[in-house]
Amino acid sequence: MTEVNSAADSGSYNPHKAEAEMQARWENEGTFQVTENSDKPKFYCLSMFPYPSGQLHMGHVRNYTLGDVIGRYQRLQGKNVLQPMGWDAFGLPAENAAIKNNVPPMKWTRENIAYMKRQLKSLGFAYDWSRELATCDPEYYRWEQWFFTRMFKRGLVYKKAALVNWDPVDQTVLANEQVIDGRGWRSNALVERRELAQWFVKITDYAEELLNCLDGLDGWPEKIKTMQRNWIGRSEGVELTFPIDADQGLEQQGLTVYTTRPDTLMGVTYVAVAAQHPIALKAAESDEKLKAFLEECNRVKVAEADMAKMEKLGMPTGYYVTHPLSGEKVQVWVANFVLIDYGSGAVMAVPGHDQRDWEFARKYDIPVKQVIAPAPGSNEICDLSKEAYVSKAGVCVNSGEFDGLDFPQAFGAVASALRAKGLGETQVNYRLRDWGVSRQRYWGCPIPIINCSQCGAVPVPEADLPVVLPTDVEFEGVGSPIKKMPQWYETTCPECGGAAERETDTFDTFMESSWYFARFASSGFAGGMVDERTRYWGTVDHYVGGEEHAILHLLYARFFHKVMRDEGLVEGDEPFKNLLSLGMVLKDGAKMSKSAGDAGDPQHLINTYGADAVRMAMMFAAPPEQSFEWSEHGVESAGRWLRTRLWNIVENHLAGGEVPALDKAALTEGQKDLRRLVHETIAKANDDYGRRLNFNTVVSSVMTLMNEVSRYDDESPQGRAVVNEALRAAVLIMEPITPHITEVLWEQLTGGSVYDASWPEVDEEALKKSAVEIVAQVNGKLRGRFEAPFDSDQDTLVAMAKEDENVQRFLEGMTVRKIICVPNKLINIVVSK
RNA sequence: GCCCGGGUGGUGAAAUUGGUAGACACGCGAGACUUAAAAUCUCGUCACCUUUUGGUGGUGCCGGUUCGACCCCGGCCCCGGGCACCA
Repeated sequence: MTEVNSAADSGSYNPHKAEAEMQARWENEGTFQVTENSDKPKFYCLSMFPYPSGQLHMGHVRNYTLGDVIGRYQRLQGKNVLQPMGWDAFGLPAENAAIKNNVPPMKWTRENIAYMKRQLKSLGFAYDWSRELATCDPEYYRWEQWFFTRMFKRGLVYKKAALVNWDPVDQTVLANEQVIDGRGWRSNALVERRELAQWFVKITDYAEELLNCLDGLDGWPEKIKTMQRNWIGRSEGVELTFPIDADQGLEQQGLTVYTTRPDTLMGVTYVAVAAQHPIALKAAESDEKLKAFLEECNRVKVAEADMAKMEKLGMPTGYYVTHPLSGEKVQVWVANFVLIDYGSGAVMAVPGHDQRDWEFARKYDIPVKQVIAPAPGSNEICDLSKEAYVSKAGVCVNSGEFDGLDFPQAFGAVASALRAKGLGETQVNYRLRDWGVSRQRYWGCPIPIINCSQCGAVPVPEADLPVVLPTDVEFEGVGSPIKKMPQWYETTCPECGGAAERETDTFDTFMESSWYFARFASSGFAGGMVDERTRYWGTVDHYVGGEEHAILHLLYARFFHKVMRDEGLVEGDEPFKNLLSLGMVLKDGAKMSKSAGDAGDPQHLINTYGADAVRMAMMFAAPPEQSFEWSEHGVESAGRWLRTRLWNIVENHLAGGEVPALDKAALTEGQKDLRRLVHETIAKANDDYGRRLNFNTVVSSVMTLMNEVSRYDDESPQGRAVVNEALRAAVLIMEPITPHITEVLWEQLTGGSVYDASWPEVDEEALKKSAVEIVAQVNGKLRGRFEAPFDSDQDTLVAMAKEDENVQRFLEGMTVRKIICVPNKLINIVVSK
């Protein structure tokens, strides 16, 4: 050991030295830069890229360590592994910072990226940094703009009015999180709902496919698929029209509603429209009270949760519609729980058989009419004085020709009756709504549309892309600077050449994160959105990210992928083969967020204990899918374990000199026992890394192995050979979790590089046991344990159990009724008097 | 409110297919080493009863299925995530 300056020399463990040296080596040698020219099978391992909020928090450390562990494990399995990293760089916090500190968003974002990149590097992640991208880079978003114009040409884009949170003081649109208790976060003004023309993308055209493809996603957690299914919300129902008498002076000739319960149609006692519905607005013209009520309805934030939590209120409009089958007059109410953005902005109400309608009807003394009764012989109870009867198991009553029909029969009969009158049709409906992509913000990708008074909305021609967001901007208070920059938005129409204006809204930032995985593969390609390299890397083999993205991001990304497929850009129906959905790292019981500031910055821990200790502590803390409250306690002990239980033991072993070759035939029982544990640990690691993705138990099983090694004091040649095998296995198994220390130790143990190492094979022979411990139960209660030869049969085990004194005590005076035998594990003698 | 998860010692957790509840750690206690401390090592550590190598109870609460339930079923409580403009 003469080269004292190398981390690969023995001596006391210095994590900072080892980590700095290894990281410098990876960078200099381009260890993690991958190409498409490889004989190895490809493996695309992707962790959700971060928003550059300023500094990493523990949620990032967890996410990126888990992804890195998967990637490094696959690399040790002989795969050509791509692990890219980039920045989801557009978004609200940069604007907030700009307003607060007068820093241009681009500058703020770039500085944050630089700092966070250093932090990621200091954690030793095996990223191919040559593929780094930032979504605020025009070379990135130009292809997003290009793709949007492709979607426009495919008819997937349209404009319609939609509600936003309007701050009347700051004269700006607020995000939901900027509305606190109904007031603007800066101005404290009461927020109003306001309608604005917005761009929408027709994700609903793909609703059926987005739903059906979930069945084929075997590598996704069932809970995520369930959430997506419920979100898409396919339902079968009837769309029907309540005609409107012309003598009421309304423009509309009918009110269209959708219902999944056409069997209850004869029980409709009112219909309800949203506060922004034209009928409501018309009625309010001559009714001051109603007008006030509508204004009241507009003082709720545009968020479903707030809608659902508020008290259900309504007012009659004075108008009525005609029941499509009975011809009776039905009153039209305005209700604050009806969504104008969803469906037709109107619902039919059946208070007898819908709980919300029932409560509303009781509150306003609207009649409740029973039209469904429990089926004969059913033990269901229907008491409309207490609650609505919502079961689908009943039969129609008080419904004329439909009386006696059950749900499916009544569904068909009512649909037919409506169809015969031209007033209704069965329809498959989705809860999923089209994706509103317009944002009235500055720090986002400009929407590549030119508004021309002659030609309407015209997509920017491909040759004129990208539409670059100006970055030399001044934030004067709130509001998007580009909306006040005529030099930017004044342009000419690409079609007629006349004066026209650019769209000054920008895209929802989910647009950028919906295709970045494809761009990583085609890194740097200037000739298009993606190239053939994206076909090589293909589907992301493992996608790792927080469970908070279970619905929106993952649904939008799946949608984008399908449209890209239909454009011939990518292959396959789904972008992510396997998904690891991480639980939250909580801070004070809630998720760490941008707004929570620097809570949980890992830097001081890395500085104190080293990256390997931080990574190991994070992996050991909990299985990936579980949320947990972060505590720094484990980091110190992880560092201690690495030093005392890994480094020192390897050093002591190496100090013993040459290690002879292992002779499996010449092992003592003690040597065989340790060797069995070694191979059990390898088998466990394979299962935990490859199948279960539980890395906390990888760590604990290696700890168990090393505890055993430290107790083992067989200095004989074969004893040292078995220990050597144990140490090589432990070091390699730990490599994905603690890559720096293990790379150093592996070189000391073998003289070779850990990147040329092959994963240890499980020796099935070594796993074999001659004897196993059997648990003896009487009536399911533990009464004794004993050693029995491996694979003993039931009779042998019963006989051995009966030799146990304690077992005998519980058998005395009893008659054996039954024997339950779980081979090599348990024998249960069931007795009674 | 709706959808999806979760709840196990003082703490993080383990128990993979219904079969020994608490592995592995943290913390704490005791001991060794030390002039002393730190570091390190060893032992103990779910509760109660007990001379025991024994018994009883115990996985948020209540009930059920089973020879046997942290695990399956029904009802409830609490916590977390999402709810379409935080990302």
